[in-house]
Amino acid sequence: MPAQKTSKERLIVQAMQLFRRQGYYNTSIGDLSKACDIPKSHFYYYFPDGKEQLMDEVLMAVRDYFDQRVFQIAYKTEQSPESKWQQIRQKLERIFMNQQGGCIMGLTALETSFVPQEPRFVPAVRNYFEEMILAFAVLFQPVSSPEGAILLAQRSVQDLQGGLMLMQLYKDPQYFHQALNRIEDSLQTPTQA
Amino acid sequence: MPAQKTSKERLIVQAMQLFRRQGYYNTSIGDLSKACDIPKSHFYYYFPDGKEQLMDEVLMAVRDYFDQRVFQIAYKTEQSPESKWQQIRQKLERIFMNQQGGCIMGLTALETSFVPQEPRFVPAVRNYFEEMILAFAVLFQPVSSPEGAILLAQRSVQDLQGGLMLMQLYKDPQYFHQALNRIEDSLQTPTQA
DNA sequence: GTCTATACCAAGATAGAC
DNA sequence: GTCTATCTTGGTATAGAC
Repeated sequence: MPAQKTSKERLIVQAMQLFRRQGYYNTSIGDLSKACDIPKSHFYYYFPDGKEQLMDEVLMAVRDYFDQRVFQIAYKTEQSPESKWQQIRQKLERIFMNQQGGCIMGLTALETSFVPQEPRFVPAVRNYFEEMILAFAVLFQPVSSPEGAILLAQRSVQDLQGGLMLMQLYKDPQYFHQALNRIEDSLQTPTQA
Repeated sequence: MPAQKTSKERLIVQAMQLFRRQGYYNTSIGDLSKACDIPKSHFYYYFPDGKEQLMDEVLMAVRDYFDQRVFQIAYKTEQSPESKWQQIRQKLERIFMNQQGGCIMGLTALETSFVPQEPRFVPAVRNYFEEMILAFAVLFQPVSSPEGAILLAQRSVQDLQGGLMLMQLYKDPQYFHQALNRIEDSLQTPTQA
């Protein structure tokens, strides 16, 4: 294994943590290279196109992780919706409780989706939320109409994202857990609409 | 009226818009002074303590506005909960639909609540969300127990904040409006818990 | 191919002019 | 009291050393 691969990986992992805690604009290449103990000029060896390329790769990595390790669970046809939800719930709890900061996708959405010059990161972030909504909608299929399932999924994602925001602000996981509990309740409640 | 008062006011209003669209860290004093057509060094005449003082005053202004013009409505004892909700709903729609960007409090929560050095802005942002939750809880009193009302209010705020996030990301107000609709529904549905 | 000294620029802030 | 020329720092990025 060449040294490059591992070091670039390390930069991406560290950058992910920094961006999640401090945001994209408030994290400098200096912060990152300090965290990785390399001179900051060396950063451009791995990322010739600079900070934006780094963020691209970070967002791709996060999106791919969630797609493959979390959202994919919703599509396992041989399992019951309840079991699939429990697995997804556990994944979400492990991810968001065992880390510092909040949701990098939520923060990036707010930080960058309205910058005049170039909303370069918007597609990856949109994709993340679309996949999350679709995965939740699959779980809601048994208790709702197809359109109702989408609405329930959207509500779930909004509740969850708001919960992550308040969890971070108050350093109190109750908001996040309550959102998870409410989603679990909705999964067991047939909808009229 | 001295020139100072009006110009400082103008700086705060402009800064509020810039922070809401681009975030705190991605908005420079240069951006602001360009928007206000003053040399950036003159900014420090109005705000000797720099950008942080500016943000302090922006957040205070936003919080005070919401307290006095929006949340206060919930405490007008002579009016019905339905009428109070309709007034609050209209206010929220006017505020968040007639502006560019999302919710400055939500963005500031995510951007700054985890910075290592100094979470200076956290108290004002927490205060904003506390007042919002309390105001909503008052509206839920008639259909729920006191503790249930708080939970419903927290859920409403989370749904709303998530909706504002997705509205900004997808440039589509449906997420925001659906959250408002769901809150309206909950206000008319007695709770068991 | 791997790494770093250095350049350049933009940001925040000050000292001091009017 | 009002305003601006200027300094300093720290950020991104490159040219070029090993």
